[in-house]
Amino acid sequence: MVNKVMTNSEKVYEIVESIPRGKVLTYGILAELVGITNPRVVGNILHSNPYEDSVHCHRVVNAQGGLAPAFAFGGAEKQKEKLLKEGATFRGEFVLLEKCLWDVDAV
DNA sequence: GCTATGACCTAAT
DNA sequence: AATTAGGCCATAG
Repeated sequence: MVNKVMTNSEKVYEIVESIPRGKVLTYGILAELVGITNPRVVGNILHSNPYEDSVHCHRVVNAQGGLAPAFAFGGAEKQKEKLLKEGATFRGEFVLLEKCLWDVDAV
């Protein structure tokens, strides 16, 4: 069968674009969702961000629930403010994954 | 087509 | 507690 193969990156974009407001996802989970065994790829894919017009990379966080050490959105603090306005819950500089972790399996 | 790098994660030191 | 090392895969030059 010659099923059209969708690259994992495409899936990443799809998922990230599908992240609802006030929810966040971790690189590790996102990686597993797309079938990648390595979270680094997710970060790299998002770094390329060819869909920055639609993909909200700021809704993707690390396993700690915090943003990257040098997020290129204008500052992690700015990022926090944005997520806060979206309805996400933060604990200090880390988002409460227990509350804001997007349940992909539920969707 | 190959090499180098990377927005991560985990464990160990 | 912080830093180093290893692992692994995709994107870019």
